[in-house]
Amino acid sequence: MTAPESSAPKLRGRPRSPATDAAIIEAALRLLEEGASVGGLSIEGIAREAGVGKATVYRRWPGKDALMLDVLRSLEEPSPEPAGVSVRDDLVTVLEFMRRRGLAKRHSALLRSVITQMHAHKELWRAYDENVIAARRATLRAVLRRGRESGEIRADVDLELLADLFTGPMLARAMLHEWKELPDGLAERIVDTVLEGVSPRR
Amino acid sequence: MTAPESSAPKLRGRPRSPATDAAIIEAALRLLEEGASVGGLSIEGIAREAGVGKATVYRRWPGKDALMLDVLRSLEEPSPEPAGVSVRDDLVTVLEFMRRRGLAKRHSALLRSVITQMHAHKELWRAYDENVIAARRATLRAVLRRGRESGEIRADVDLELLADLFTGPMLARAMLHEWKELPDGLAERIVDTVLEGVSPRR
DNA sequence: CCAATACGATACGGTCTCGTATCGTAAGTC
DNA sequence: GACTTACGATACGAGACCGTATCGTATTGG
Repeated sequence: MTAPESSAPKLRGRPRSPATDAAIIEAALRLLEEGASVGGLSIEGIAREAGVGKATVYRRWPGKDALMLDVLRSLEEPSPEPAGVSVRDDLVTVLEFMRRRGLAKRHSALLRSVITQMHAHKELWRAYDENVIAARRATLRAVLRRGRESGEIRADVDLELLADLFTGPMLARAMLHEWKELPDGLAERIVDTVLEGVSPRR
Repeated sequence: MTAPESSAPKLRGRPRSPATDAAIIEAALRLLEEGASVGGLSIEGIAREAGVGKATVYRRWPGKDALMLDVLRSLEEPSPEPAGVSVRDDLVTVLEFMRRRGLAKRHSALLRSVITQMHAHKELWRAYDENVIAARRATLRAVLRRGRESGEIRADVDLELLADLFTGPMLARAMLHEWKELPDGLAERIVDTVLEGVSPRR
């Protein structure tokens, strides 16, 4: 789990350095950015990269899995609250948030790693799902539901499918093509095209 | 020069068993299906799983990367030739092909693994791209172009974006949610919804 | 029968990581 | 100053895998 000071820290000796916590997590992220997979990471390697003794890592986390959970949590970002003026703009807000995150190398690297190993480490996947995906999905669902009620979205479309229609293209690009394929304005284009449809209007 | 044996191999001695070739590749696929990552695979482990001596593997491939290339190639499937009657049906054909492939555990496992490690093993990624992705993309592009010419698809939409609008949702589901989320009829629903649009028709 | 090669098994030295333990030193509390 | 804990460094035995080599046996062609 995390390495929190409990509420009543009877601090006797030298306190643990928060900077060391951060340095370890930062080192793990750096290695992931450089192409390492979660499975390929080693405590030794992380400690080396962080310029830290191996025991210092083990003093904080029992093993790689627990450390990875905190690495995930370190990337938590508040999901944007859509303004609620038009469904179209709200959708753009959500997708634009995804786009910016996909542009961050550490995010896409982690996304790929976690996805690959979600079988081997169900716990890790659950954590990623809760920390990163769930909030976005909830926000998106709320927007879509509102759109259906307001008539901006057709009533006969499955909202679950709809969510994938909007997020799928962004996700696929972030995972397959990597940074460069997430240009400015991509969110708007996806939203408008899916809303409008591809067939010529009659 | 070199390679005197490559073109005209004199067949002395016991020939290599093609069944052993297959057993090794099959073992690698089995391990990947069970959740191993490409990086986590080991020649020793593959040989063990295949019931084969380690030297037998090294006799065929110089290392893991070369073996992986053949593992990829073993999954080659002829991309379906769309009938060409209507663009809508052709799109469904392409997406349905993707759906069926996503249902095959070994395909999605390999897809995830390769994506994760595409940085570490660019060569491997290139091979996957050529063997699995390129054909589908070419087919899809041809269909879309034809649709634009025939008027079934609006002329003002970027075909590159359009391709992602159709394939992205299928890919995202295959990678994130795993088998269960690729139900019958998904291809039709994606195609029809994207063609028709989500806004209510005026 | 003989020569040549494949094959499963096993052994080898080497490297890497594991998780634990033990140094001497640094940084806090009492 | 005494005590307690953190820290970087290092050592340790255990285990996995690397790539190569060498067994004895099996399977082919000559």
